[in-house]
Amino acid sequence: MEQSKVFGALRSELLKDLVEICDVVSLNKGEYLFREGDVSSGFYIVHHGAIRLHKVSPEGSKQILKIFRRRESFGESTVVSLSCYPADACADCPTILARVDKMGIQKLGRKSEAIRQCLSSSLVRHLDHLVSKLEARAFFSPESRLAQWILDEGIGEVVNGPSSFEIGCPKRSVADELEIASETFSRKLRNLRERGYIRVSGSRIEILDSEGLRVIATKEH
Amino acid sequence: MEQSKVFGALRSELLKDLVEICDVVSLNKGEYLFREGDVSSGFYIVHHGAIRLHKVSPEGSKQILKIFRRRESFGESTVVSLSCYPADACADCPTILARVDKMGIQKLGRKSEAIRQCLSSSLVRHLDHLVSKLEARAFFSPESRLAQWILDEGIGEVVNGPSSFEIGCPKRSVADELEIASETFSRKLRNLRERGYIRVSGSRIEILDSEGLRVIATKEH
DNA sequence: CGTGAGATTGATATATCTCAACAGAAGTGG
DNA sequence: CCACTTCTGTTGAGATATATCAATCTCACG
Repeated sequence: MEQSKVFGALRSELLKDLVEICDVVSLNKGEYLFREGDVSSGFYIVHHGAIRLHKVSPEGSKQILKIFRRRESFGESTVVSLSCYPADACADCPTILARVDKMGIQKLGRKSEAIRQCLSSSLVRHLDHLVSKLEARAFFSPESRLAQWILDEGIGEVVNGPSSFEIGCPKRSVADELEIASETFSRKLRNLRERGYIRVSGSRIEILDSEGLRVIATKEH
Repeated sequence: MEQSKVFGALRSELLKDLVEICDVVSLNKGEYLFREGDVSSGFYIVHHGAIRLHKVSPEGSKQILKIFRRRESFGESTVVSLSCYPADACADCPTILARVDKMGIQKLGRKSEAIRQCLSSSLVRHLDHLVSKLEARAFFSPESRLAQWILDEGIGEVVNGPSSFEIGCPKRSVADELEIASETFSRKLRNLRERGYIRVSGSRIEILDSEGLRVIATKEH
Protein backbone atom coordinates (compact mmCIF):
# COMPACT_ATOMS: atom_id res chain seq x y z
CA MET A 1 0.00 0.00 0.00
CA GLU A 2 2.74 2.41 0.98
CA GLN A 3 4.54 1.27 -2.17
CA SER A 4 1.59 1.93 -4.45
CA LYS A 5 1.72 4.80 -6.92
CA VAL A 6 -1.64 6.16 -5.79
CA PHE A 7 -1.03 6.39 -2.08
CA GLY A 8 2.73 6.13 -1.89
CA ALA A 9 3.14 9.71 -0.72
CA LEU A 10 0.67 9.58 2.15
CA ARG A 11 1.41 9.80 5.86
CA SER A 12 1.41 6.47 7.64
CA GLU A 13 -1.56 7.59 9.68
CA LEU A 14 -3.79 7.78 6.63
CA LEU A 15 -2.32 4.59 5.31
CA LYS A 16 -3.64 2.81 8.35
CA ASP A 17 -7.14 4.07 7.60
CA LEU A 18 -6.77 2.83 4.06
CA VAL A 19 -5.73 -0.65 5.04
CA GLU A 20 -8.98 -0.85 7.01
CA ILE A 21 -11.07 -0.54 3.85
CA CYS A 22 -9.09 -2.91 1.67
CA ASP A 23 -9.32 -6.57 1.06
CA VAL A 24 -7.23 -8.95 -0.96
CA VAL A 25 -8.31 -10.50 -4.25
CA SER A 26 -6.37 -13.12 -6.11
CA LEU A 27 -6.98 -14.34 -9.62
CA ASN A 28 -5.67 -17.06 -11.85
CA LYS A 29 -4.51 -16.37 -15.33
CA GLY A 30 -7.43 -15.61 -17.61
CA GLU A 31 -9.88 -14.91 -14.81
CA TYR A 32 -11.90 -11.73 -15.04
CA LEU A 33 -11.90 -9.24 -12.21
CA PHE A 34 -14.85 -7.43 -13.69
CA ARG A 35 -16.55 -6.87 -17.03
CA GLU A 36 -17.61 -3.69 -18.73
CA GLY A 37 -20.90 -2.58 -17.22
CA ASP A 38 -20.49 -4.34 -13.87
CA VAL A 39 -21.47 -2.23 -10.90
CA SER A 40 -18.39 -0.88 -9.17
CA SER A 41 -17.46 -2.09 -5.73
CA GLY A 42 -14.25 -0.11 -5.58
CA PHE A 43 -10.94 0.27 -7.31
CA TYR A 44 -7.86 -1.91 -7.36
CA ILE A 45 -4.15 -1.80 -6.71
CA VAL A 46 -2.00 -4.50 -8.23
CA HIS A 47 0.24 -6.18 -5.70
CA HIS A 48 1.60 -8.93 -7.85
CA GLY A 49 1.00 -10.00 -11.43
CA ALA A 50 -0.72 -8.10 -14.22
CA ILE A 51 -4.23 -7.01 -15.06
CA ARG A 52 -5.26 -6.26 -18.62
CA LEU A 53 -7.88 -3.59 -19.12
CA HIS A 54 -9.57 -3.78 -22.50
CA LYS A 55 -12.68 -2.96 -24.46
CA VAL A 56 -14.46 -5.43 -26.69
CA SER A 57 -16.18 -4.38 -29.89
CA PRO A 58 -19.61 -5.72 -30.94
CA GLU A 59 -17.85 -8.11 -33.30
CA GLY A 60 -15.40 -9.26 -30.69
CA SER A 61 -12.13 -7.50 -31.48
CA LYS A 62 -10.27 -6.22 -28.47
CA GLN A 63 -8.58 -2.94 -27.71
CA ILE A 64 -6.21 -2.94 -24.79
CA LEU A 65 -6.26 0.24 -22.78
CA LYS A 66 -3.40 -0.68 -20.52
CA ILE A 67 -1.79 -3.55 -18.69
CA PHE A 68 -1.44 -2.69 -15.03
CA ARG A 69 1.43 -4.15 -13.06
CA ARG A 70 2.78 -4.07 -9.55
CA ARG A 71 2.05 -0.82 -7.71
CA GLU A 72 -0.34 0.47 -10.34
CA SER A 73 -4.01 1.09 -9.74
CA PHE A 74 -7.10 1.28 -11.90
CA GLY A 75 -10.81 1.86 -11.59
CA GLU A 76 -10.51 5.08 -9.61
CA SER A 77 -12.96 6.73 -11.99
CA THR A 78 -15.74 4.50 -10.70
CA VAL A 79 -15.42 5.67 -7.11
CA VAL A 80 -15.27 9.28 -8.14
CA SER A 81 -18.03 9.52 -10.66
CA LEU A 82 -19.24 6.51 -12.60
CA SER A 83 -20.88 3.58 -10.96
CA CYS A 84 -20.08 0.99 -13.61
CA TYR A 85 -16.74 -0.23 -14.82
CA PRO A 86 -16.14 1.07 -18.33
CA ALA A 87 -14.05 -1.86 -19.58
CA ASP A 88 -13.12 -5.48 -18.96
CA ALA A 89 -10.37 -6.38 -16.50
CA CYS A 90 -8.68 -9.71 -16.93
CA ALA A 91 -5.69 -11.31 -15.22
CA ASP A 92 -2.83 -11.86 -17.63
CA CYS A 93 -1.11 -14.14 -15.17
CA PRO A 94 -1.69 -15.23 -11.57
CA THR A 95 -2.38 -11.93 -9.85
CA ILE A 96 -2.93 -10.55 -6.37
CA LEU A 97 -4.63 -7.22 -5.82
CA ALA A 98 -5.94 -5.01 -3.09
CA ARG A 99 -9.53 -3.93 -3.52
CA VAL A 100 -10.22 -0.47 -2.08
CA ASP A 101 -13.84 -0.33 -1.05
CA LYS A 102 -15.91 2.27 -2.84
CA MET A 103 -17.95 3.49 0.12
CA GLY A 104 -14.89 3.44 2.34
CA ILE A 105 -12.71 5.52 0.08
CA GLN A 106 -15.49 7.99 -0.61
CA LYS A 107 -15.84 8.48 3.11
CA LEU A 108 -12.12 8.95 3.61
CA GLY A 109 -12.02 11.29 0.64
CA ARG A 110 -14.59 13.56 2.20
CA LYS A 111 -12.44 13.98 5.26
CA SER A 112 -8.98 14.17 3.76
CA GLU A 113 -7.83 16.44 1.01
CA ALA A 114 -4.65 14.40 0.72
CA ILE A 115 -6.67 11.35 -0.22
CA ARG A 116 -8.66 13.30 -2.78
CA GLN A 117 -5.44 14.60 -4.19
CA CYS A 118 -4.16 11.06 -4.63
CA LEU A 119 -7.26 9.97 -6.47
CA SER A 120 -7.30 12.99 -8.75
CA SER A 121 -3.65 12.49 -9.57
CA SER A 122 -4.39 8.93 -10.54
CA LEU A 123 -7.14 10.05 -12.87
CA VAL A 124 -4.80 12.53 -14.49
CA ARG A 125 -2.17 9.82 -14.79
CA HIS A 126 -4.68 7.68 -16.65
CA LEU A 127 -5.54 10.59 -18.92
CA ASP A 128 -1.88 11.09 -19.63
CA HIS A 129 -1.43 7.48 -20.46
CA LEU A 130 -4.27 7.48 -22.96
CA VAL A 131 -2.90 10.59 -24.61
CA SER A 132 0.50 8.94 -24.85
CA LYS A 133 -1.13 5.93 -26.41
CA LEU A 134 -2.83 8.07 -29.03
CA GLU A 135 0.40 9.86 -29.71
CA ALA A 136 2.37 6.66 -29.91
CA ARG A 137 0.24 5.33 -32.71
CA ALA A 138 -0.04 8.66 -34.47
CA PHE A 139 3.63 9.54 -34.43
CA PHE A 140 5.59 6.33 -34.21
CA SER A 141 5.90 3.18 -36.27
CA PRO A 142 5.35 -0.26 -34.76
CA GLU A 143 9.10 -0.68 -34.64
CA SER A 144 9.57 2.53 -32.67
CA ARG A 145 6.80 1.61 -30.28
CA LEU A 146 8.41 -1.75 -29.70
CA ALA A 147 11.76 -0.10 -28.99
CA GLN A 148 10.10 2.34 -26.61
CA TRP A 149 8.44 -0.51 -24.81
CA ILE A 150 11.67 -2.46 -24.44
CA LEU A 151 13.43 0.56 -23.02
CA ASP A 152 10.57 1.24 -20.64
CA GLU A 153 10.59 -2.30 -19.34
CA GLY A 154 14.34 -2.36 -19.07
CA ILE A 155 14.45 0.71 -16.87
CA GLY A 156 14.82 0.05 -13.18
CA GLU A 157 16.08 -3.45 -13.61
CA VAL A 158 19.80 -2.94 -13.84
CA VAL A 159 21.43 0.44 -14.02
CA ASN A 160 24.83 -0.45 -15.41
CA GLY A 161 25.74 -3.08 -17.91
CA PRO A 162 23.30 -4.96 -20.08
CA SER A 163 19.91 -4.79 -18.41
CA SER A 164 17.45 -7.55 -18.98
CA PHE A 165 13.90 -8.27 -17.97
CA GLU A 166 11.26 -10.91 -18.04
CA ILE A 167 8.05 -10.39 -19.99
CA GLY A 168 5.48 -10.95 -17.30
CA CYS A 169 2.67 -11.93 -19.64
CA PRO A 170 2.02 -13.63 -22.98
CA LYS A 171 3.77 -11.89 -25.85
CA ARG A 172 0.44 -11.66 -27.56
CA SER A 173 -0.73 -9.33 -24.82
CA VAL A 174 2.23 -7.08 -25.31
CA ALA A 175 1.61 -7.01 -29.03
CA ASP A 176 -2.00 -6.05 -28.38
CA GLU A 177 -0.89 -3.35 -26.00
CA LEU A 178 1.46 -1.94 -28.61
CA GLU A 179 -1.33 -2.28 -31.13
CA ILE A 180 0.45 -4.47 -33.58
CA ALA A 181 -0.36 -7.96 -34.79
CA SER A 182 1.35 -10.62 -32.73
CA GLU A 183 3.07 -11.90 -35.87
CA THR A 184 4.48 -8.48 -36.53
CA PHE A 185 5.65 -8.29 -32.94
CA SER A 186 7.50 -11.55 -33.40
CA ARG A 187 9.11 -10.43 -36.62
CA LYS A 188 10.18 -7.04 -35.30
CA LEU A 189 11.66 -8.64 -32.24
CA ARG A 190 13.67 -11.00 -34.37
CA ASN A 191 14.75 -8.10 -36.50
CA LEU A 192 16.06 -6.18 -33.49
CA ARG A 193 17.84 -9.31 -32.34
CA GLU A 194 19.49 -9.84 -35.72
CA ARG A 195 20.64 -6.25 -35.76
CA GLY A 196 22.30 -6.76 -32.41
CA TYR A 197 20.19 -4.44 -30.30
CA ILE A 198 18.83 -7.10 -28.01
CA ARG A 199 19.16 -10.73 -27.06
CA VAL A 200 16.08 -12.87 -26.58
CA SER A 201 15.72 -16.13 -24.78
CA GLY A 202 12.20 -17.28 -24.17
CA SER A 203 10.39 -14.54 -22.36
CA ARG A 204 13.55 -12.79 -21.26
CA ILE A 205 14.86 -9.83 -23.17
CA GLU A 206 18.34 -8.47 -22.70
CA ILE A 207 19.20 -5.02 -23.89
CA LEU A 208 22.56 -4.89 -25.61
CA ASP A 209 22.50 -1.46 -27.21
CA SER A 210 20.16 0.88 -25.39
CA GLU A 211 21.55 3.87 -27.25
CA GLY A 212 20.70 2.32 -30.57
CA LEU A 213 17.25 1.41 -29.34
CA ARG A 214 16.72 4.97 -28.28
CA VAL A 215 17.42 6.14 -31.81
CA ILE A 216 14.85 3.71 -33.18
CA ALA A 217 12.39 4.66 -30.47
CA THR A 218 12.41 8.32 -31.42
CA LYS A 219 12.21 7.81 -35.16
CA GLU A 220 8.79 8.93 -36.36
CA HIS A 221 7.12 7.28 -39.26
CA MET B 1 -22.02 29.07 -16.94
CA GLU B 2 -25.28 27.45 -15.87
CA GLN B 3 -25.43 25.99 -19.37
CA SER B 4 -21.97 24.48 -19.24
CA LYS B 5 -21.55 20.74 -19.02
CA VAL B 6 -19.19 21.01 -16.05
CA PHE B 7 -21.27 23.12 -13.75
CA GLY B 8 -24.70 22.81 -15.32
CA ALA B 9 -26.09 20.84 -12.39
CA LEU B 10 -25.01 23.19 -9.61
CA ARG B 11 -27.20 25.30 -7.35
CA SER B 12 -27.42 28.94 -8.35
CA GLU B 13 -25.73 29.91 -5.11
CA LEU B 14 -22.53 28.14 -6.04
CA LEU B 15 -22.83 29.44 -9.57
CA LYS B 16 -22.58 32.95 -8.21
CA ASP B 17 -19.34 32.08 -6.46
CA LEU B 18 -18.05 30.66 -9.72
CA VAL B 19 -18.84 33.74 -11.76
CA GLU B 20 -16.67 35.69 -9.32
CA ILE B 21 -13.57 33.76 -10.31
CA CYS B 22 -14.12 33.78 -14.08
CA ASP B 23 -13.08 36.16 -16.77
CA VAL B 24 -13.75 36.30 -20.48
CA VAL B 25 -11.23 35.51 -23.19
CA SER B 26 -11.79 35.93 -26.88
CA LEU B 27 -9.66 34.67 -29.72
CA ASN B 28 -9.50 35.01 -33.47
CA LYS B 29 -9.17 32.05 -35.79
CA GLY B 30 -5.76 30.49 -35.49
CA GLU B 31 -4.83 32.21 -32.24
CA TYR B 32 -3.43 30.03 -29.48
CA LEU B 33 -5.00 30.01 -26.05
CA PHE B 34 -2.02 28.19 -24.61
CA ARG B 35 0.80 25.93 -25.67
CA GLU B 36 1.94 22.65 -24.24
CA GLY B 37 4.10 23.32 -21.22
CA ASP B 38 2.64 26.74 -20.38
CA VAL B 39 1.98 27.21 -16.70
CA SER B 40 -1.70 26.81 -15.96
CA SER B 41 -3.74 29.78 -14.91
CA GLY B 42 -6.98 27.86 -14.83
CA PHE B 43 -9.30 25.92 -17.06
CA TYR B 44 -11.70 27.01 -19.78
CA ILE B 45 -15.32 26.74 -20.81
CA VAL B 46 -16.21 27.40 -24.43
CA HIS B 47 -18.98 29.91 -24.79
CA HIS B 48 -18.90 30.36 -28.53
CA GLY B 49 -16.76 28.93 -31.31
CA ALA B 50 -14.36 26.00 -31.20
CA ILE B 51 -11.01 25.22 -29.60
CA ARG B 52 -8.79 22.54 -30.99
CA LEU B 53 -6.65 20.67 -28.48
CA HIS B 54 -3.70 18.92 -30.06
CA LYS B 55 -0.23 17.58 -29.43
CA VAL B 56 2.72 18.28 -31.68
CA SER B 57 5.46 15.74 -32.18
CA PRO B 58 9.14 16.70 -32.20
CA GLU B 59 9.08 16.55 -35.99
CA GLY B 60 5.95 18.64 -36.26
CA SER B 61 3.11 16.22 -36.97
CA LYS B 62 -0.08 16.93 -35.11
CA GLN B 63 -2.47 14.72 -33.23
CA ILE B 64 -5.84 16.22 -32.44
CA LEU B 65 -7.16 15.18 -29.04
CA LYS B 66 -10.53 16.86 -29.37
CA ILE B 67 -12.26 19.90 -30.75
CA PHE B 68 -14.22 21.55 -27.96
CA ARG B 69 -17.37 23.46 -28.79
CA ARG B 70 -20.02 25.46 -26.96
CA ARG B 71 -20.61 24.36 -23.34
CA GLU B 72 -17.62 22.08 -23.25
CA SER B 73 -14.66 22.59 -20.95
CA PHE B 74 -11.02 21.57 -20.94
CA GLY B 75 -7.91 21.96 -18.85
CA GLU B 76 -9.50 20.79 -15.61
CA SER B 77 -6.61 18.44 -15.05
CA THR B 78 -4.28 21.38 -14.55
CA VAL B 79 -6.21 22.76 -11.59
CA VAL B 80 -6.49 19.39 -9.96
CA SER B 81 -3.03 18.06 -10.29
CA LEU B 82 -0.68 19.23 -13.01
CA SER B 83 0.58 22.74 -13.19
CA CYS B 84 1.33 22.85 -16.91
CA TYR B 85 -0.98 22.44 -19.86
CA PRO B 86 -0.31 19.10 -21.50
CA ALA B 87 -1.21 20.12 -25.08
CA ASP B 88 -1.72 23.06 -27.43
CA ALA B 89 -5.06 24.86 -27.57
CA CYS B 90 -5.86 26.77 -30.74
CA ALA B 91 -9.00 28.54 -31.92
CA ASP B 92 -10.48 26.92 -35.03
CA CYS B 93 -12.67 29.95 -35.58
CA PRO B 94 -13.46 33.17 -33.68
CA THR B 95 -14.07 31.97 -30.16
CA ILE B 96 -15.18 33.27 -26.77
CA LEU B 97 -14.40 31.44 -23.54
CA ALA B 98 -14.67 31.76 -19.81
CA ARG B 99 -11.45 31.27 -17.91
CA VAL B 100 -11.96 29.73 -14.47
CA ASP B 101 -9.15 30.88 -12.21
CA LYS B 102 -6.96 28.11 -10.86
CA MET B 103 -6.52 29.42 -7.32
CA GLY B 104 -10.14 30.41 -7.14
CA ILE B 105 -11.52 27.04 -8.15
CA GLN B 106 -9.13 25.20 -5.87
CA LYS B 107 -10.39 27.29 -2.98
CA LEU B 108 -14.02 26.66 -3.87
CA GLY B 109 -13.28 22.99 -4.31
CA ARG B 110 -11.94 22.70 -0.79
CA LYS B 111 -15.18 24.02 0.58
CA SER B 112 -17.71 22.36 -1.68
CA GLU B 113 -17.98 18.71 -2.44
CA ALA B 114 -20.41 19.53 -5.25
CA ILE B 115 -17.72 21.53 -7.03
CA ARG B 116 -15.21 18.73 -6.60
CA GLN B 117 -17.77 16.36 -7.97
CA CYS B 118 -18.17 18.50 -11.08
CA LEU B 119 -14.46 18.62 -11.74
CA SER B 120 -13.99 14.90 -11.23
CA SER B 121 -16.87 14.17 -13.56
CA SER B 122 -15.25 16.30 -16.20
CA LEU B 123 -12.02 14.41 -15.86
CA VAL B 124 -13.87 11.16 -16.27
CA ARG B 125 -15.66 12.55 -19.31
CA HIS B 126 -12.32 13.35 -20.88
CA LEU B 127 -11.11 9.85 -20.09
CA ASP B 128 -14.19 8.45 -21.78
CA HIS B 129 -13.65 10.51 -24.86
CA LEU B 130 -10.07 9.37 -25.25
CA VAL B 131 -11.13 5.77 -24.89
CA SER B 132 -13.75 6.28 -27.59
CA LYS B 133 -11.13 7.76 -29.83
CA LEU B 134 -8.88 4.78 -29.34
CA GLU B 135 -11.75 2.45 -30.02
CA ALA B 136 -12.76 4.28 -33.16
CA ARG B 137 -9.40 3.77 -34.73
CA ALA B 138 -8.98 0.24 -33.46
CA PHE B 139 -12.36 -1.06 -34.54
CA PHE B 140 -13.45 0.99 -37.52
CA SER B 141 -12.04 1.71 -40.95
CA PRO B 142 -11.51 5.26 -42.18
CA GLU B 143 -14.67 4.87 -44.24
CA SER B 144 -16.70 3.88 -41.17
CA ARG B 145 -15.30 6.73 -39.14
CA LEU B 146 -16.21 9.13 -41.92
CA ALA B 147 -19.74 7.77 -42.06
CA GLN B 148 -20.04 8.05 -38.28
CA TRP B 149 -18.87 11.61 -38.43
CA ILE B 150 -21.33 12.55 -41.16
CA LEU B 151 -24.19 11.05 -39.20
CA ASP B 152 -23.07 12.80 -36.02
CA GLU B 153 -22.91 16.16 -37.74
CA GLY B 154 -26.19 15.59 -39.51
CA ILE B 155 -28.04 14.96 -36.26
CA GLY B 156 -29.92 17.90 -34.89
CA GLU B 157 -30.02 19.75 -38.17
CA VAL B 158 -33.20 18.50 -39.75
CA VAL B 159 -35.22 15.66 -38.32
CA ASN B 160 -37.28 14.66 -41.34
CA GLY B 161 -36.28 14.61 -44.95
CA PRO B 162 -32.76 14.90 -46.25
CA SER B 163 -30.69 16.63 -43.57
CA SER B 164 -27.71 18.67 -44.55
CA PHE B 165 -25.03 20.60 -42.74
CA GLU B 166 -22.16 22.96 -43.25
CA ILE B 167 -18.62 21.90 -42.32
CA GLY B 168 -17.64 24.60 -39.88
CA CYS B 169 -13.91 24.31 -40.44
CA PRO B 170 -11.36 23.37 -43.10
CA LYS B 171 -11.83 19.83 -44.38
CA ARG B 172 -8.24 19.18 -43.45
CA SER B 173 -9.17 19.68 -39.78
CA VAL B 174 -11.92 17.12 -40.06
CA ALA B 175 -9.58 14.68 -41.72
CA ASP B 176 -7.09 15.20 -38.90
CA GLU B 177 -9.78 14.68 -36.32
CA LEU B 178 -10.82 11.44 -38.01
CA GLU B 179 -7.16 10.53 -38.26
CA ILE B 180 -7.00 9.99 -41.98
CA ALA B 181 -4.93 11.73 -44.63
CA SER B 182 -6.75 14.66 -46.18
CA GLU B 183 -6.40 13.04 -49.60
CA THR B 184 -8.08 9.91 -48.31
CA PHE B 185 -10.83 12.04 -46.82
CA SER B 186 -11.40 13.63 -50.19
CA ARG B 187 -11.49 10.31 -51.99
CA LYS B 188 -13.79 8.62 -49.49
CA LEU B 189 -16.17 11.54 -49.64
CA ARG B 190 -16.28 11.31 -53.41
CA ASN B 191 -16.84 7.60 -53.11
CA LEU B 192 -19.83 8.05 -50.82
CA ARG B 193 -21.19 10.66 -53.22
CA GLU B 194 -20.84 8.37 -56.22
CA ARG B 195 -22.60 5.59 -54.36
CA GLY B 196 -25.51 7.89 -53.69
CA TYR B 197 -25.28 8.15 -49.93
CA ILE B 198 -24.62 11.88 -49.83
CA ARG B 199 -24.51 14.98 -51.94
CA VAL B 200 -21.65 17.44 -51.62
CA SER B 201 -21.46 21.05 -52.69
CA GLY B 202 -18.51 22.97 -51.39
CA SER B 203 -18.51 22.70 -47.64
CA ARG B 204 -22.12 21.57 -47.44
CA ILE B 205 -22.98 17.93 -47.11
CA GLU B 206 -26.45 16.57 -47.63
CA ILE B 207 -27.39 13.16 -46.35
CA LEU B 208 -29.44 11.20 -48.86
CA ASP B 209 -29.41 7.72 -47.35
CA SER B 210 -28.82 7.82 -43.60
CA GLU B 211 -29.77 4.18 -43.26
CA GLY B 212 -27.10 3.16 -45.69
CA LEU B 213 -24.57 5.35 -43.94
CA ARG B 214 -25.42 3.71 -40.67
CA VAL B 215 -24.59 0.32 -42.13
CA ILE B 216 -21.20 1.61 -43.27
CA ALA B 217 -20.63 3.32 -39.92
CA THR B 218 -21.02 0.12 -37.94
CA LYS B 219 -18.97 -2.05 -40.25
CA GLU B 220 -15.75 -2.96 -38.48
CA HIS B 221 -12.61 -3.50 -40.42
C1' DC C 1 4.75 -39.11 -24.47
C1' DG C 2 0.66 -36.76 -26.28
C1' DT C 3 -1.79 -32.45 -26.23
C1' DG C 4 -2.54 -27.85 -26.80
C1' DA C 5 -1.56 -23.06 -26.36
C1' DG C 6 1.57 -19.78 -27.70
C1' DA C 7 5.17 -18.37 -30.75
C1' DT C 8 7.45 -18.28 -35.04
C1' DT C 9 7.89 -18.15 -39.95
C1' DG C 10 6.27 -17.80 -44.76
C1' DA C 11 3.49 -16.04 -48.53
C1' DT C 12 0.16 -12.80 -50.05
C1' DA C 13 -3.26 -9.05 -50.47
C1' DT C 14 -4.60 -4.57 -50.01
C1' DA C 15 -5.73 -0.34 -47.98
C1' DT C 16 -3.69 3.66 -47.00
C1' DC C 17 0.05 6.95 -47.15
C1' DT C 18 3.11 9.59 -49.76
C1' DC C 19 4.66 12.28 -53.43
C1' DA C 20 3.44 15.09 -57.18
C1' DA C 21 0.64 17.71 -60.27
C1' DC C 22 -3.34 20.32 -60.94
C1' DA C 23 -7.74 23.01 -60.15
C1' DG C 24 -10.58 26.31 -57.72
C1' DA C 25 -11.59 29.56 -54.34
C1' DA C 26 -10.40 33.22 -51.78
C1' DG C 27 -8.04 36.92 -50.64
C1' DT C 28 -4.61 40.93 -51.94
C1' DG C 29 -3.26 44.92 -54.02
C1' DG C 30 -2.81 47.86 -57.76
C1' DC D 1 -12.26 45.19 -61.69
C1' DC D 2 -8.75 42.51 -62.86
C1' DA D 3 -4.25 40.00 -62.42
C1' DC D 4 -1.55 37.63 -58.91
C1' DT D 5 -0.58 34.94 -55.11
C1' DT D 6 -1.81 31.67 -51.73
C1' DC D 7 -4.26 28.18 -49.62
C1' DT D 8 -7.30 24.30 -49.86
C1' DG D 9 -9.02 20.66 -52.06
C1' DT D 10 -8.97 17.16 -55.74
C1' DT D 11 -7.03 13.61 -58.56
C1' DG D 12 -3.43 10.34 -60.11
C1' DA D 13 0.21 6.90 -59.74
C1' DG D 14 3.02 4.14 -57.01
C1' DA D 15 5.45 2.29 -52.79
C1' DT D 16 5.24 -0.08 -48.72
C1' DA D 17 4.31 -1.53 -44.35
C1' DT D 18 1.32 -4.25 -42.01
C1' DA D 19 -2.62 -7.39 -41.47
C1' DT D 20 -4.18 -11.72 -42.69
C1' DC D 21 -4.17 -16.55 -43.58
C1' DA D 22 -1.97 -20.78 -43.09
C1' DA D 23 1.64 -23.90 -41.81
C1' DT D 24 4.95 -25.39 -38.59
C1' DC D 25 7.50 -25.30 -34.29
C1' DT D 26 8.40 -25.10 -29.24
C1' DC D 27 7.63 -26.08 -24.82
C1' DA D 28 5.22 -26.71 -20.57
C1' DC D 29 2.17 -29.74 -18.45
C1' DG D 30 -0.70 -33.40 -17.63
